[in-house]
Amino acid sequence: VSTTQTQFQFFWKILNEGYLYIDMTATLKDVAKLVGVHPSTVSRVIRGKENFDISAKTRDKIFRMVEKLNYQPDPIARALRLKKSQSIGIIIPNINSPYFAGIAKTISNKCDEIGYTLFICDTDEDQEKEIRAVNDLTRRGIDGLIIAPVQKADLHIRELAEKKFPFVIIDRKFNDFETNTIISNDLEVTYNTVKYLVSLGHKRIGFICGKLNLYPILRRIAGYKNAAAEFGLKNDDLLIMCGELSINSGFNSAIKLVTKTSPPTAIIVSGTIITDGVIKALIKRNISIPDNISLIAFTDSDYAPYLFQPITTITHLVEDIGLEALKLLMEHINSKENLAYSTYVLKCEVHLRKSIARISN
Amino acid sequence: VSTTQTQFQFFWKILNEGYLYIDMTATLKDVAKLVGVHPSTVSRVIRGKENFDISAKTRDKIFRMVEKLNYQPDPIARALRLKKSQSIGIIIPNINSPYFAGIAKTISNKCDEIGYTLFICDTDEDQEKEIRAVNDLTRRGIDGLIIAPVQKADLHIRELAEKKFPFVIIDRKFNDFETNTIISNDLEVTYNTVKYLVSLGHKRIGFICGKLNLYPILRRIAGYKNAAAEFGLKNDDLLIMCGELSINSGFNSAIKLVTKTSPPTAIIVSGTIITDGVIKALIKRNISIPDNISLIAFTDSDYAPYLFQPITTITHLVEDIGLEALKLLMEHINSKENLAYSTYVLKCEVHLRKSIARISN
DNA sequence: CTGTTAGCGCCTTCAC
DNA sequence: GTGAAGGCGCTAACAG
Repeated sequence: VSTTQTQFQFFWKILNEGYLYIDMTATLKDVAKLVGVHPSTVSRVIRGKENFDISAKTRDKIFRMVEKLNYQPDPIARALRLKKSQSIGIIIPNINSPYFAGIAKTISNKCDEIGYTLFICDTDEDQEKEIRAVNDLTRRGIDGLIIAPVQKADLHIRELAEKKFPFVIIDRKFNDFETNTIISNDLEVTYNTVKYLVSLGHKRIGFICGKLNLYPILRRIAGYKNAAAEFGLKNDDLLIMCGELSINSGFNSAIKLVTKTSPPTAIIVSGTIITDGVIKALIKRNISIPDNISLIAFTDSDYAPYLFQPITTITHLVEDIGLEALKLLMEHINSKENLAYSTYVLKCEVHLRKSIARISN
Repeated sequence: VSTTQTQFQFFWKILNEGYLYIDMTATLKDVAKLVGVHPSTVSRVIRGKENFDISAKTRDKIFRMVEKLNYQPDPIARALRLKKSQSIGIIIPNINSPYFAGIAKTISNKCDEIGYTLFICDTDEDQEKEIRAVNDLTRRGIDGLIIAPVQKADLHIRELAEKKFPFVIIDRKFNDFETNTIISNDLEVTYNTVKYLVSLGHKRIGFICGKLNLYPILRRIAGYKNAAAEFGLKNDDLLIMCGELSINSGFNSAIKLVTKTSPPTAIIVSGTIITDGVIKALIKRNISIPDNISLIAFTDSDYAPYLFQPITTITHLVEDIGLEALKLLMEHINSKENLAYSTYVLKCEVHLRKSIARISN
């Protein structure tokens, strides 16, 4: 007596008794036997394509039995057969960041709407974990992938491209090969920020960030440097402080900056956690915002207005990024031909608050 | 010519030419044919159990070929066969909360260490999504589940228990059936907080929270009410404000409280986002902390010290919660017998900052 | 219109 | 020590 037969007999018994044990998972075979048709017929009815031409009578019988047994197709068996799973993955470097969490949440909600399962993976800014996650998810049969990659390696991404696996890159643009890409205008917005600060009279402008493993940060620094060069700011390199992704790192960077013999009159901070550290340092040193120093921060967190001094922030269109990424991914998943890759550049938003002052020379 | 044969021939060709196309995924069959053994032999070697007794010679040949072809067992086929997948899921109501994100991150890192894949699902505090997520994940063959459930329904959880599926509940204790459970001492810590405020002379203490769909919040309210009853606080019910999980909701709740004819002299706030809203309201009304009102907040975010007034906070042992949950889950996944369920109660931490003042009567 | 057959890639008896 | 056979649950060609 095989397992399946036992299972079937169990169903049979309970059906005769009028009970229905909905938790026991029925298979195609079970449904087929109880209805008295071949499993493939049930399969056809389940999939419900028009051109299968099943008679209304048997179709109805099958549907009723499907409902009775609470039959649901086994996604694993289906994935093994079809190499399709109605699921996608997103790999982000830090689930604790409101930016990445917001993107993941947006995509998660939309996936739920369209009947896809989303698997979220956090790589903790670790390149090795990212590679493992890509490998693991693809081997587990996801249909597509959204990745916000960390900086160093790109071989695993390149492989995805070579295999024509559908994927979308968030927050990073590769130079030497094409991908679907969603980025923000970090360079431009940073450039404009410096320009704005210069227009207020600032000549020494600091820049504090975490690790250099994320593309947007490099772009911000590029924007900063472009502006510095154009507007003749001196010592710009010495005013750029990079460290780790931690409060302490932000704290230390800020302390170093403000204890210089010629400290900056304004600081641009990159990242939520770093901002916490910078503010901690300013409080500690009794440096008031914006009287003693102007501050503007890249952060997508909600609390910036309620800090001990409301901070002017640069934020991302988090929801749009998520939606665009998913839309693009779905187009590539659903297209048979080799769809051309696309790149979207979304704008950052600046929220002016009273953390920036004019400098009187 | 079947697909598999073609694939094999391709390998054969490239191997003869000395090339190795590592991206093409090899199967057991491929390895077997190239080595000249039966697939089942390869399978045995791969799984590497002692009692298989494969000769060292063939084992070595197989290992070499496995490496050469970069063979990795297909997790989907394996899952179909074994009903085991070396993966687990975590379902959380809000990935945007530092509390849940922190738990997920801790578990994610640990899973990576022990060779399990973690799938994170965000339900957006939506009961229906939670049910779908539970169903979806289990059907996709995860070996175990960690859930921080929202409040209303519990049938889907009960089903897991009845099926003896390994799972751990975070942040909720069911009354009428047993589960593995990790909770914090929210009731006690809230009780003690009120007691502390009373000891400082406070007699009207407000409580502001988001939705009532999370167990810890109900426990906090219970602790609040216990203390209110014990210490003879009046009108406690009228000082409890619940709403939505949004800044606006916190804002409105706070405005309502402080514009009462007898406003509270202290407020306990539950949740990060709600706290943002409350502080926004206090700023708007020019109510200073702690001179005009004392504030203490449940939040696991990092920024509380840097708010316009540093806030006394109650935080969770986020890392411990994650690690305990995973450890417990793994014990249940790996045990053959019916392991007894466990419940762990972890303590909250109170971080005193200058947001609380003594009341002079 | 529906049944039969043949796998997807793997593991697990049962043989020899 | 290893091979052969069967099947996890499903779908896709091919019949009829």
